Amino acid sequence: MATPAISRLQRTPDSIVEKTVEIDTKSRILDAAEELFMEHGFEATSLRLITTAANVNLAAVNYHFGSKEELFQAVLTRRLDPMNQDRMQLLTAYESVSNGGALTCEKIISAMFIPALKLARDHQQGGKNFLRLLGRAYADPAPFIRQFLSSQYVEMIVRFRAAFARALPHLEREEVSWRLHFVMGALSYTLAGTDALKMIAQFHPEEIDNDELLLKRLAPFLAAGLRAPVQSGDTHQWFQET
Amino acid sequence: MATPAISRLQRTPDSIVEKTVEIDTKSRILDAAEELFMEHGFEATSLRLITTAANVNLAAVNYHFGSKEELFQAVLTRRLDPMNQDRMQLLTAYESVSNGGALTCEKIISAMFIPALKLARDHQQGGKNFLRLLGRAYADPAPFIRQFLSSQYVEMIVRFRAAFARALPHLEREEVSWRLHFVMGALSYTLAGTDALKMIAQFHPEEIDNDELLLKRLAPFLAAGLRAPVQSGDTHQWFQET
DNA sequence: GCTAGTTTCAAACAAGCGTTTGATTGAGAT
DNA sequence: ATCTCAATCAAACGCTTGTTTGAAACTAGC
Repeated sequence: MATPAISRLQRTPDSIVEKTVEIDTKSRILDAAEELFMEHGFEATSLRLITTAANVNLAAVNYHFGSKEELFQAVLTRRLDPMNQDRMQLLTAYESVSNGGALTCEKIISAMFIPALKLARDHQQGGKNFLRLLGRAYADPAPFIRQFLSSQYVEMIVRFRAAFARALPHLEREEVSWRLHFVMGALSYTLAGTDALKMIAQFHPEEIDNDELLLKRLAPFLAAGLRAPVQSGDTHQWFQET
Repeated sequence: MATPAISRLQRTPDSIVEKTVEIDTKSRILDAAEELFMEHGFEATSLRLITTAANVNLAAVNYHFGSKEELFQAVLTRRLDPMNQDRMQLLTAYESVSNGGALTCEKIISAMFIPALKLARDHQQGGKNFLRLLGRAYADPAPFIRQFLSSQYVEMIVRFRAAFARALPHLEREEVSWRLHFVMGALSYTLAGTDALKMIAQFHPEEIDNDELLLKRLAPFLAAGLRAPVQSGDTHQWFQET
């Protein structure tokens, strides 16, 4: 009757850790799932596709993770949680250097971007896959994805909003929230790498997959946007025809 | 054997057009599909869900549209094509007024935003649904969606990239392409309305669903980003720790 | 060698999927 | 009244989905 245990204890072979090409079943599933979820999305990726690519039995997913949804969450947390931890740590480091003075927008953006860049570089293939997957999860309508992401981001967002509010004292608190929202949207959208529209834009081929160059173009764009003057209220300079 | 005709001729009742509450089966399907695709995404929305909501027979989708994919494309074109047509028309109008002089970034952005705003307002519920659906389709990995979208956008993008290039003569052509890419990303991402992260940002409740106010905040942000100075090449002001 | 516990495996499960079929309806044309 | 053809319908098709099952294999500890 009861669920198949999912015991997290699993006595590890504490004698000699196998460092050979043999990889843990759980990790093999996570790696395959990361790539396939990125490629086809959550709904369109079947467990049979994942387990075949990972060379494990079909039932292994439900045994180790409980369900397809929990597998998806595990794929996300594995890298998202450390990345957001890095971001906050970096922000704290910058702040302690600045001796109580407000940081520049560039510095704060750096604290957001550098951990993402590290991910794109370190695990040379897997990391980039993950960033694309994350960008797509951002736009996924599935409720369990949305509430999972917001719970993962809430702490980081509070910290960075406070930092931006100090860097941009002339802006109302609400305007700061919106602009942070825009920044995170542009970042996730850009990292998601919607190839179709990129082809339209006829970029140089060597740039199209170079996340570093990409973020170097995006960061100044966003910094300037953050510093933009506030809209003069009632004059309706924008959005009237003729 | 052969496919069930899908004849587009369908003799319309040319005598007296029924203007009562009776709506065309095709339109009922499109309306229901628009809302449900927006809510659950393409893969997670079944034809049975759509046809039940539309109060039509299950086979009606395959009869009128041919397949689920073609239905999705029909949902998109119905409003996307006129919107992009409006955008280009508006841009042309602005340009003819300016007597050959380059437009400001604000004007060009207006030409992109106003048709989207009209959609959000006119069909008070359906239009907003559509914008959210569009934002999500932007991030969908399904190949048929990606290539459909790029074919729908290619003409508009060429026109607007040329306009931005004239407005920003100090930027290289490639930089302009990237910034247009960022603008379209921010726009679609913002209109997609990722509710989860909005809740985090603790906005005023009356603003959260007011697309007009939303775009009034986004437009100055993007205009400032477009005008940002180019990154000084090798100095690596960005993205190095400490 | 026995035992206990974790992990793997092939097989099956019920449910849902997109699509097709063939009959039935209903309105306009001859 | 008859013919025609687009439109609707209930039913079924073949297939895939996520999950469950119970036995087998494997790995320590004693």
